[in-house]
Amino acid sequence: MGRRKIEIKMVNNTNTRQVTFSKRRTGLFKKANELSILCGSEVAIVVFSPGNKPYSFAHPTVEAVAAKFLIQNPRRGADDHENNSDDGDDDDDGDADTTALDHLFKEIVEQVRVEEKEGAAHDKEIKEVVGLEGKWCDEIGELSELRRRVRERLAMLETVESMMLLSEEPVVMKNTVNNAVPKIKKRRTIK
Amino acid sequence: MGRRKIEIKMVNNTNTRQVTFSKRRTGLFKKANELSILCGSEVAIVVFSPGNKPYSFAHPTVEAVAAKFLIQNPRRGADDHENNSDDGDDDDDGDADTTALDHLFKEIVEQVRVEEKEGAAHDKEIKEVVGLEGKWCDEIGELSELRRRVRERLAMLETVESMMLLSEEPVVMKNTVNNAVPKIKKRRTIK
DNA sequence: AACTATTTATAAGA
DNA sequence: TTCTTATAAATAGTT
Repeated sequence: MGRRKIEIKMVNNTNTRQVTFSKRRTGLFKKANELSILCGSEVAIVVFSPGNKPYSFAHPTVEAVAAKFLIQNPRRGADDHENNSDDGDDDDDGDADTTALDHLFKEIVEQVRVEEKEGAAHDKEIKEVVGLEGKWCDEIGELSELRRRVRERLAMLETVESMMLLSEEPVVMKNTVNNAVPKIKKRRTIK
Repeated sequence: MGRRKIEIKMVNNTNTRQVTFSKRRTGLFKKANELSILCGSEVAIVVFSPGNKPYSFAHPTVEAVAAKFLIQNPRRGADDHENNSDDGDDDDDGDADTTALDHLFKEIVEQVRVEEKEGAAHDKEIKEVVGLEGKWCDEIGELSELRRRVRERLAMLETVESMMLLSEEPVVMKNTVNNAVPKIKKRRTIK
């Protein structure tokens, strides 16, 4: 759709690639907006730029649409889902008992690990270059704080997941907040 | 882009709306695929049809992209994120200390409640119409089973979230599975 | 499911 | 970057 027809393959030139991304992201979000209005549909798009910055479009919100999607998908991959034109590289775990929510947790844990590594290295780099001036230090502090909180939360979620997997009988819990701790019915050693 | 220019507003005719959805979803996913190839970008799209069926496109997977997005967003709404053309109706909780992950949990809990209600009613309806023949009963059983599992898991997550919120000091946990239960430092009454 | 008259998106250039 | 415009691509209404 331009002066010339282009092949659909990775754009080599870095600058051209960024420009293409920018134009096409705008176009994609516009189409998504039109679809949601014309058809009254819920939509969520998340996309990372070549420079790895996140962009999103959603109606009503990314989290609401994601939640609805995640709890409706018993297992992804394997089965013949007539819908779901998912292009996913089918990260198949063999286990048929995996839900989309399980998968999300795995990916979050994985992603936190990746960013832990990159983040730690990056902080160090910045500190070496910048020294100890106020503003920068605050920003670095905030980043580290965020990572720390995410890591803590994920440690808890991993534990919960493990407890769920380890218990043979369903774990019954009250939905109220105070009397907190779930019981584990059986415990197995981890392979 | 057709025989006539159309206004961007809800399509009235139900059948036309479904056809429009089908055509435009195809177009949207094609665009997303091209973007991901041309720019090497990670993309995830989830969309619900007028009949509320979920469709998705992603590279590499919805879960991987969602995970990456969720852990990078400290709080959504309020702040000036130059990126993020999010159209979200800004479900703002006032509290500045909400992460995208927190928000997702809330939405999951909310969504499970909605589907509990709808699902229970739907099951009953089907049972009344169909009676007790084998195949149908199995399917109903599976649906209920899924809802039950999701509900249980969410009860646990709510509890964990509550514990996190209630503890003033960061909750420190080992990342190992066995010695499970986190301590709560201080407890407040829920408003 | 196909067909096309049109509208819309966009690649290259300024 | 933002705008312009020639051209490719998507699609609304029709069959």
